[in-house]
Amino acid sequence: MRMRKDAYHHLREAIVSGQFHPNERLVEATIAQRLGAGRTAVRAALVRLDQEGLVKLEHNRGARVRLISDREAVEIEEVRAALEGMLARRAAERIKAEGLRALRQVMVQMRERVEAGDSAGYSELNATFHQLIWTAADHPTASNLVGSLKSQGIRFQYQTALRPGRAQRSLREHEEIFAALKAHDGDAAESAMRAHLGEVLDTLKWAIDTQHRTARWLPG
Amino acid sequence: MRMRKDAYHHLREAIVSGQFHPNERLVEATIAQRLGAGRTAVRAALVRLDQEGLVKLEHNRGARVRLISDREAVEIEEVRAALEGMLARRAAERIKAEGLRALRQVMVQMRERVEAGDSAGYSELNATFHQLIWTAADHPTASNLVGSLKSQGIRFQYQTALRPGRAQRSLREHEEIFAALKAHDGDAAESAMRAHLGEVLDTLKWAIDTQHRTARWLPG
DNA sequence: GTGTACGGAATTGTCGACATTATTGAGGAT
DNA sequence: ATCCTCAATAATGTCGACAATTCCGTACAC
Repeated sequence: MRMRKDAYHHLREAIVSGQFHPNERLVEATIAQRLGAGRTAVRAALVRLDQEGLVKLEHNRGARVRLISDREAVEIEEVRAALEGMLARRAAERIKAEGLRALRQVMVQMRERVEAGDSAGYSELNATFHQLIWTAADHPTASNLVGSLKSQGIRFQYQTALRPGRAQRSLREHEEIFAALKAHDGDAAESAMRAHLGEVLDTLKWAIDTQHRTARWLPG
Repeated sequence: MRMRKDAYHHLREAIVSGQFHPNERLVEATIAQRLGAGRTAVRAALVRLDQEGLVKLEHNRGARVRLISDREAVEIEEVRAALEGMLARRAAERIKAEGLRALRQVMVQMRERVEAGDSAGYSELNATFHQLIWTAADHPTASNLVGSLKSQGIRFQYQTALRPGRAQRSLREHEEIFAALKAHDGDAAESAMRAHLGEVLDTLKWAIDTQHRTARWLPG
């Protein structure tokens, strides 16, 4: 039994992993051929992606990959901070030994990745760390919202991992979050998470600024 | 030029205003006839509503109006509290005289509605009050999220406005929020908004409990 | 050289038809 | 009476075709 992914997941994956340029036009027939699906399925996928905000769908004018503006990128991270703060609080209140064990294990690997200078691997573990917290928070509504929040696209678009020294600081921030969770201290967990994502936000703003300067120095 | 609403808005309006029973099956052909649209358009609308969470779409099994479970209703209000808390903070930091004037005017009308015992009118003004704050916060990403959060459906499903004395307390809570906004105090605005929505959450839990007791006394 | 009108090509939107899949109901066995 | 089987019905999923609209390159006017 071949578990074939449907057109929606295929296309979503292609977009968030940057296989299309921002603002690139998405022609239904082309996509259908590329994914080996019918135009109907592609059409449904585009509607969903439009509702999700990854794609902009204009009547009689087709679909384009939605460009995330600088402002919107910042706003998305702000929303993420608010929601993940709440999730961290809940997680602290109800995390079990099992969840703490899983988190500790991820943190060990993160330390290894930082020492090895492997920022791609670190980034992946980072995502795992946050997802473990969502699991512990046991709050599907908030988790689904955060998960569909296009932060992945932002990281790709702005390359936020490239800031010098970011990984070390990020590691320390995660350690503080972990400590609060271990102590079952909801207030501390929320504020540690907010602090962490505040740093992420600053990094994003730095990346935006850098991008602008670079554009001025090397006009395309 | 007749600005005919499309199938999506028609159907959405019908669902949130309670014209379908929870869990009722939505047959494409029937809906298409009822809305005077083609099956294709209805199909697209259902996909969007599924993504939005108002409708559950199962493969080869059609669509049903999604029943909001008690647990999910609570979770939705929790998310709302987190996001509106953030929005209130931002609003306090950047609200102008014009915005404050509009809010003050709404509060006057709210007081009138409470004194007149008009809970429907109060509820409407309540929504206006919150929306004015979103406007002042100037944060489209968060506003759109909160707006698409099905709280309307919850209020309909649980009749939260019926709790005795709720209106008076709600009015006081709004006055505190207003005071914090007027003082441009972000911390106070966030905590006042959180306190207010905490009360709303308690009321919701009370309504859920009441519903269960009633169901036991009058088994259907 | 710049701007505009026009026509062909490309793309989207919608409909109907049909295959596939669930649901229902009748009939029969235990 | 209850459960199972199986055929009939109803609904969904997908495809192809065609109309409507937009896009793009060309020719023309100034």
